Amino acid sequence: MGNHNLTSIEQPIAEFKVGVDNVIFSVDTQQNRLLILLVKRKKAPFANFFSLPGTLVKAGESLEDAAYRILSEKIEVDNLYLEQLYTFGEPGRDPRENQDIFGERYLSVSYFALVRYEDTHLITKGNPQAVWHLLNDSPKLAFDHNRILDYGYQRLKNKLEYSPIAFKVLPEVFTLNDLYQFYTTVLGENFSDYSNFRARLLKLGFLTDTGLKVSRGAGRPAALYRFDEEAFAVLQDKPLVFI
Amino acid sequence: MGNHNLTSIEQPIAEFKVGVDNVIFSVDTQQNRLLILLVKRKKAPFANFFSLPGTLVKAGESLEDAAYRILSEKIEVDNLYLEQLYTFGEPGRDPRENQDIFGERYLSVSYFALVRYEDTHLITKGNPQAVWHLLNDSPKLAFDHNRILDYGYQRLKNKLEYSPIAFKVLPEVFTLNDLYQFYTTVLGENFSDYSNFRARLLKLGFLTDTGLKVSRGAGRPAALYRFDEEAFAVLQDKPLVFI
DNA sequence: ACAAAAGTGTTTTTTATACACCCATGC
DNA sequence: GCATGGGTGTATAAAAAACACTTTTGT
Repeated sequence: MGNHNLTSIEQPIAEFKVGVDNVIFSVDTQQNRLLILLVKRKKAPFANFFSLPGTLVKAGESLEDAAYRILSEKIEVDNLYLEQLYTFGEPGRDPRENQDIFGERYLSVSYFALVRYEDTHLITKGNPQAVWHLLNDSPKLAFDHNRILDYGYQRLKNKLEYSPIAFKVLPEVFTLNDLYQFYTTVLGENFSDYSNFRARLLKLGFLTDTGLKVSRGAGRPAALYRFDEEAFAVLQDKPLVFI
Repeated sequence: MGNHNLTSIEQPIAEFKVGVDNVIFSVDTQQNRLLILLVKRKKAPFANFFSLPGTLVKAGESLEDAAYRILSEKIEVDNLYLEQLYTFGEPGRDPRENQDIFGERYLSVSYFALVRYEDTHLITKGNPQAVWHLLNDSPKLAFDHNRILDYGYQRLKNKLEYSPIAFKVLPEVFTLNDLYQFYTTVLGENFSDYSNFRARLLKLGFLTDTGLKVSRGAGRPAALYRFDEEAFAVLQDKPLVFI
């Protein structure tokens, strides 16, 4: 009765509802804050707890479609990166499952997303409403969502090191310092020296100087760079390190 | 009607059966063959096609439990590595889904496994029976299983480069040449020079010389090494490269 | 003039790559 | 004694890491 190891042949096939839960990050480059999108639950279970934005998958809808649907219900955004994260499905992970052994199961396919902060508008109508929350100060979440969030943060850090997702989310043109601040905000202060970071990135050859400059208060104006898709495509397969 | 983009709010929540499909690799170190475990389907859909060994998740059973259950129904093995791979769930991926829009859906949570070849016995009773197949010569599989297999092979290659899964599957003691052959079989001939591979691995410091030697035909006897869990644990977090 | 921000260069250490060569055994 | 598989060493190139220094702006 509810025994996880009871897998004898006589057990019936389980019936599942499939939820998609999104771990949506953004980097506030103005204030160097790493943010996570959360919603406050109105209903039981876990009423008044924060949770990851999620939804149940509808008939005719793919998992990825469902992930994009949640996203578009909570925020408006043009620039983002999204990929599947992990699937959580042990019996008992959702209290809505019947105690009855024939009861339905709730499975969560989680998705990882990174969105451009400046570009994102929270949708205020609709319920529950989503809010940005500091990752460093994230609360106890509903269900097993803290575990999913941790998993997502690991993925974010890994992705940043060997794939160009930052450029999906930075403005069209950016300074090398913008890029460095972005990395620092996600990976922590001492992930790399600025000078070495800069040299490494420029040597890779897919950042092109636009010739434009931008001045931000005192100090020398910074050169604006652009991510060159074509130059990057050539390197696509080689193991890249952005560290 | 079966439109993937039909995600309007009126659609009902889909009902899912959840399948677990395993991509099970082994390396035949005697003959340097990379093998994949397949079963021949007896029933429609895809009768007489090979497929990955899979099962539907039962009531009270976790996804991982289901993955281990398939494994144990097809093979007996003591030494293995297993982890979740990816979840495939677009509508229409399984022909058993009703055309009816209210029909049930079939979702596949795939698992990746690496097992010790010499240690593995195929279970001959039971139906359908599993057989080892050369990865390089794998047939057209049922469902979307070729896609899952490709995904699994990518994972295998990546894992080998930065995590010590090979040692889960090699014998307790092994020669550095055994290890090198293992890597070569999976990654291809020219992944690295033997001498450099050897030097790199030994420098990492988690391979301890047992003092034992083994002689294989002509030539100098080879030193037998052992994987030292404790010495490895220290390096756990640092980015490792076994290339 | 000087602080602030951007950008360049140099030095040292470590790692990768490509080899050449020596060692121990069976036949 | 020589082929065979095992093992060591070296020389060069490339990359990582630390840090000093110059340039260009605003005030």
